[in-house]
Amino acid sequence: MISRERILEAAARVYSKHGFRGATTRLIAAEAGVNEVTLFRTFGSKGALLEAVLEENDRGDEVNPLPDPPVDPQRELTEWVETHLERIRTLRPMLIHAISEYEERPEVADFACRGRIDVHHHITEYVTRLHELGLADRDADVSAAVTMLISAVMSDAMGRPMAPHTFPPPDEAPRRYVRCFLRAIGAPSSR
Amino acid sequence: MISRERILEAAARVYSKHGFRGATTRLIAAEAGVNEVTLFRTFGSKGALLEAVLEENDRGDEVNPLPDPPVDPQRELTEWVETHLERIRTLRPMLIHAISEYEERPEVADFACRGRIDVHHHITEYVTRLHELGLADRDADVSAAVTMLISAVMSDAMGRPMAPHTFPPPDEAPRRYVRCFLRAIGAPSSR
DNA sequence: ACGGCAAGTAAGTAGGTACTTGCATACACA
DNA sequence: TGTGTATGCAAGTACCTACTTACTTGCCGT
Repeated sequence: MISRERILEAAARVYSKHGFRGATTRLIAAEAGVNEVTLFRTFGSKGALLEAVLEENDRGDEVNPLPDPPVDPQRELTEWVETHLERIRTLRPMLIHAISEYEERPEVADFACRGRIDVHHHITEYVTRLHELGLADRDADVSAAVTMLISAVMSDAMGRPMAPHTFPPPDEAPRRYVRCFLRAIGAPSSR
Repeated sequence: MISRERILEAAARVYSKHGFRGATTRLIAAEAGVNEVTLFRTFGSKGALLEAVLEENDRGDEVNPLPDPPVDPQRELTEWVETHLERIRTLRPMLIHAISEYEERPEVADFACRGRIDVHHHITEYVTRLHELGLADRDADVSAAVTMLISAVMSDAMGRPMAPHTFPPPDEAPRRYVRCFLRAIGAPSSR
């Protein structure tokens, strides 16, 4: 039953590179070092295999959550942005194909959306608490600001490989996004 | 020679829905109401046809540029964001496929990148002038803020269909993104 | 009335696709 | 020693793919 894992890993790699149509069962089997027939015996069909792959990668490992009482927003948010940038950067190829196949294979919708939605909820709660604690301007548009921060993370993770110089250097980006964000909501920037 | 145009339009539609692999010559010919052979006689190959399609849609119609001496940043930027949101929203399906096929068909790189790069230059110039005119904070991180504003536009245009409630209502979004942006760079908000 | 040219039609080529079937092999446990 | 269970192998099915060839049709200008 070790084949199952090898096939799943290989399928993830091949799907990430070539998308659903391009991820032929031959390619996946070869990449896994396994006979093509084994693939069908184990998963039944190519579609079922790809569903299994996405499910496998969909576990929202909610490591590194934002702390419940915000203490040092600049530091906490920066760390959080760093973590999620890295995470999305890893998922990027799979995400891109899932999105581009959204219309043809709506069953991948969950995988393509859940990340963004969860993240939005999580960070909105954090900032709402900031707001309640008086650590942000009364009339700040926190909702739009949150959207913009998440957009920056998504856009950076997805678009940097294609247009690198439209983003700040990778090591500075998280801190600078967060600083802009905190200024936008009128929070006192720690530095 | 009217077939050429019909094929180009049909190919754009089919490619937008199904991507390169899914856009079969049969489908395109049928959608164009044209014989498949005509397609090959006119464009030579499927690859050449798709290149023609992207080239056709790549014309950076630089309508509605930002004014050279900024007058009313909130209004001017909002209008600009509205325009480009609409534009990217239209290109969205084609863009998504072009991006997802970036590795397999690097010849579409231009189409996938140029928009973002041009826009970044254009808006950076505008904001730089704002900055020079003393209409923004001295120590504001204009570069990161610009990246975030563009990211918001891209993210909204590309992601809203998938996770609508993580964005402000469509009619308010441009104004609110711009307000956040102006606060981030410390510009006096007109309203 | 005729020549040229865009387009349609029918058929075929060579290859790839997901998926199946039947049989051989090897190891695991009882 | 025997029996299941996972896997490999070879071949085959039915269908789709891009692309070609050879021939026909219909229209347009001279």
